[in-house]
Amino acid sequence: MRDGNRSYYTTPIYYASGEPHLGHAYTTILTDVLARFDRQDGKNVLFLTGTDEHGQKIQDEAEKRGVTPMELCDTMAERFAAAWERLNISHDRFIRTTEDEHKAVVTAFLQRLWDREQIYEGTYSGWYCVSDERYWTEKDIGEDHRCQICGREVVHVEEKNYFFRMGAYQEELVRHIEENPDWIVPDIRRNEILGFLRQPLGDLSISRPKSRVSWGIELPFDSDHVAYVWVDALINYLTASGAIDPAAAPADQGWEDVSASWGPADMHVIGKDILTTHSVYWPTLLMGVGLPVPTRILSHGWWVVGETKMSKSIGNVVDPLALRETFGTDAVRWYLMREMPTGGDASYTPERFLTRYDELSNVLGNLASRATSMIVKYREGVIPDAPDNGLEDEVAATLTTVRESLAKHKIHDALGAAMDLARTANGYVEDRQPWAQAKDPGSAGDLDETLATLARALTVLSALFQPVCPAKMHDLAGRLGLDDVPQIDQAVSVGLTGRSVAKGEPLFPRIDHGWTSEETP
RNA sequence: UGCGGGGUGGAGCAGUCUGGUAGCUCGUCGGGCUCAUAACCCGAAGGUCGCAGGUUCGAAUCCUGCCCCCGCUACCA
Repeated sequence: MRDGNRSYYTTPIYYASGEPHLGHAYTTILTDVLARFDRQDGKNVLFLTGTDEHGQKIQDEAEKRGVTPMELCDTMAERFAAAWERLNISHDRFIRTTEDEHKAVVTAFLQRLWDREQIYEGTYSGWYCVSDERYWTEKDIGEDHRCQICGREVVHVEEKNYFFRMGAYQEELVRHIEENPDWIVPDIRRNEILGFLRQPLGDLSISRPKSRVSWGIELPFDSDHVAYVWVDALINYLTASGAIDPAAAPADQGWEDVSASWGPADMHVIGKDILTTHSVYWPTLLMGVGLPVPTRILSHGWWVVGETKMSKSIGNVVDPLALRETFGTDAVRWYLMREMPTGGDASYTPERFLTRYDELSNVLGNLASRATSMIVKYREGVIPDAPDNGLEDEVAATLTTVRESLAKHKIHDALGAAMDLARTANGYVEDRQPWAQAKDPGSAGDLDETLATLARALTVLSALFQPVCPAKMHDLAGRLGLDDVPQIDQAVSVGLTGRSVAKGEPLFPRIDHGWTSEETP
């Protein structure tokens, strides 16, 4: 069976027809934070992201730009990779669906479905716009049956398609969801899927005729058709897991036992818009080929932007990602993770961003400043040899709360608990009054305790904040004389006595952002 | 229509399962400190917990009805 010390995280692969935006960034940062927390816990992690590069929209967009589909995909894959570089994403693999390896796995997957008689030939019927050469759903065209692009009337047409017997797995899927309450997180999304599955589940069209869409992976059993992009895209998780060797003979490709690979994924992080594809299409497809389903699906919400409020006072600050240039990547990561309740929606406003940034600078950053400054000033920059005294219970309680919150996939709560420890530590400084202890020679031992306790608290904080603010916490650990941020369970015990402390510039400096609060509604 | 989530001091949220002094952050007001990034700490004001009934000694929390907001109701990447 799978090694319990391994975690395989995925983001969706992003469709290469458009530029990376906040939605992509949030999903990717969230996954990054989860992956980094696991690494902080000593787990061996595979973190996958990438781009989805087939389908009609890519074909259309490439044509519009006057480039080949592959040229467009190369450009966009580069854009996404660069965006993740800027946001300090720690993915281990960036997959592209145009890779030969992936195409081979998709082909093998489809062949296996076909061999297992999970696919049949049928007729797809829908509303088609002849002018724009594309299909529309009933929902899209409304009651007057008009194309969303050109406004012309659409026609009802039928074409040959291959279908996957998805409906056959409805019962098994429902049972799986009911028996595994944490399979889809949060509950609201689980309920939606269960509600959805109360209706009869139909079969899934998995092909498109080449005559209409040529940019795709050819079906192994009919060269006139390519795989429907979602089927193509979802299989990326399997490709990257390394479970399937498409070059081997069908019996030896690895379908019977994936335990030696990364498969199945421990966590698919997705937006709520692609819940159905990941919790219905994907698991039933896996059932269709006889592979185990993923362990968990975490569906998050959307950032709502109150544009009318913002444009008045702050002009161009409509995208939190743009704040990275002023406040730094770690600050933006913190804001996005702390502000949005994991799984829910949240509203972005510059005011809220500033409030969250103030937490970083005033509570955590300032704690680091005052503690390191005092160790430098009172003890010549050496962490004194003294027992912790006064924050052990709070540290222990914080670690417990953080772990419980993470187990419930409430990242915002875990981070809130970590920040609360910094608040408590600031209160501890007031209680101990180290500046008074420093003036009284008889209190030297007490001062040693105070400073040692603060050094310990900062060490723990560096470990807790590391997944969200990796660069700044690496910096902080260095100021405490550590080579790197310790793992969470080692932060409470790693030896600190005698380490050389440096004060350094403020970790999260106050920034003249030029926003006039008077104008801010 | 059906299913699901939500309505708590100025703002954003927790608490509702397992009834019993309504909690946190920000904001406001007052005070303190000086190690620190004009940061930090303490205190105060401010809520009839959407509305109306009901159960109970007692309800934000349980039950009934109603009002308002939001999501899902598939092949759209």
